[in-house]
Amino acid sequence: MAIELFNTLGGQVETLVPSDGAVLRMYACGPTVYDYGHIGNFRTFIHVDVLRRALKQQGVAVKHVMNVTDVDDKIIQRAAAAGVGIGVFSARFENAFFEDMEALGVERPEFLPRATENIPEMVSLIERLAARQAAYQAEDGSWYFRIASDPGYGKLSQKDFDGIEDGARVDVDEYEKDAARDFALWKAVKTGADGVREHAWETALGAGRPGWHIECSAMATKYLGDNFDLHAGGEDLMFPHHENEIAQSEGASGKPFARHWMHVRFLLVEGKKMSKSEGNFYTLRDLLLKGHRASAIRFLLMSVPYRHQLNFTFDGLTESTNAVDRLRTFHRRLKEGQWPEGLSNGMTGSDADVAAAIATARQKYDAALSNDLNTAEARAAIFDMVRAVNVAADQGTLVKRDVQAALAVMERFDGVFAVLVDNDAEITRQALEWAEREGRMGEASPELVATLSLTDEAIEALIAERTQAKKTRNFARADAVRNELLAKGILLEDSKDGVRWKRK
RNA sequence: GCACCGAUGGCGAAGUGGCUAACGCGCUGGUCUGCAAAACCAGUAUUCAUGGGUUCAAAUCCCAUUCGGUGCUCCA
Repeated sequence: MAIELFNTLGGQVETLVPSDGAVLRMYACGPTVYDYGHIGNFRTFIHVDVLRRALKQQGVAVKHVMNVTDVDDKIIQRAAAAGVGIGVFSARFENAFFEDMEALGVERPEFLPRATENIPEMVSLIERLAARQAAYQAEDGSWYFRIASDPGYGKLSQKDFDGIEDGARVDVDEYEKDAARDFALWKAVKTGADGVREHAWETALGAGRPGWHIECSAMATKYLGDNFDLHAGGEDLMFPHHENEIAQSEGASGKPFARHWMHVRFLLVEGKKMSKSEGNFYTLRDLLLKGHRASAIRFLLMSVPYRHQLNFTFDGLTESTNAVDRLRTFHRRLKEGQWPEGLSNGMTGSDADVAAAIATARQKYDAALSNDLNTAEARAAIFDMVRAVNVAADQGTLVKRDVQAALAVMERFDGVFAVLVDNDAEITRQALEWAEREGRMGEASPELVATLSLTDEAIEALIAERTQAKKTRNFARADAVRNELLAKGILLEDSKDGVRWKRK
């Protein structure tokens, strides 16, 4: 089953298949590493991850490139303010970014080129544009793309540029551009107000640094060729960033750039646009310090399909925590339980309803993801199966063959959702260590600190004490221990195989 | 201001012309348990922002209004 994906270019749902019949070549706009990533950033990266995992699961090999923008205005400014070079400054946030991505279970793309390591490729691209009269140098030495050279300009964002007044919002008097909408390919070096010369590269184009869009064109083409399968990013990048990438890439190569464009919608936080001024702006680390689990954050961010607006709320985070717990509990129940080969009541086969429910779940799960990555329907299919199999298990009609089938569906589900393996405590512990180093422990929730201060051994010692108390029917003491643990965020579960515990 | 997208139960959310409007969480009652937890069962929207229209049939199509979001400017 192939994946049907909405293509911004053309506005239609199309089958996404490798054009070379072998490997799907995709490029996703990556982070500009000037600060810690926020949940909006990660929603986009997680949905691109859903796509790549779903493709691989359906047998499509993937070559995925994601850039790291390690030079731009903000980086230059903030590095200067911090009194360090841009390399030192950006490396710090690049490392943090990849730690966060790993915490959220996002797979690493095959290639992660940095902008600053691909300057010659960008220069050569601009030179090719200049040779075709699609780029020109202005008086101050900066290079611009000539939009008039591209009759197809605007095809991605479907903009009617006749209706937009030049100068209404566009900075017309920025140097000597031929036309207001022409955008910078190469920015000539400037000297700041403090008299210090900004970071610059000496190149055939003159001393300067790359414009915003050129790096993506240069790196996408370098790794994937002039024409490739898919280009993805947040919805805000559609214009002008992606439009300009198309213009400059196609202007240089004379060939179509990416065939398929995927744009992930912005999220809302507590019903409003996320912004620092609204006080609803959260980085992943903010949430981890508040005691939210990485798995719940991933699950919430991916539960709403990428083309729909997600309302990220703290209630939603609780919901996701509980939902992930339910899936993990179910998964463990299947793996650890003892299941009969067949039914004892004369039937040798499995319970037909359960087997059918499992098969249906698998089929619906695949169909949902194939249908423009409908993660909401995919998870619904899994929960339907969870209920059906739990009922059978409770009724004693669940046999080994069905357990194995159900486990296979869970593994398939987790191949994309990636929430069943519990690394949450470890991730949170790392976040706390980071907060300690950064002097931000004040932001950590007290319950979280209490929970993680208890070692597994200490917890198990208390549980042993409770078990002993229960044996002597000293329930008051047993409950006291349980409540003490609960106060520190440890939940106990008695079962016939002993006591299980987990961190809340 | 112009353009585009959206509004579904207490919350999140799927469904885009025709079965009783998925699924998750929450809540209420029950089973189980020393009590819990986990799991299961039952209940929880006669109705899909509001008003009009098209149709045998609308949450789904059309128009208007209200509210939210995005782009036009750095932004995932």
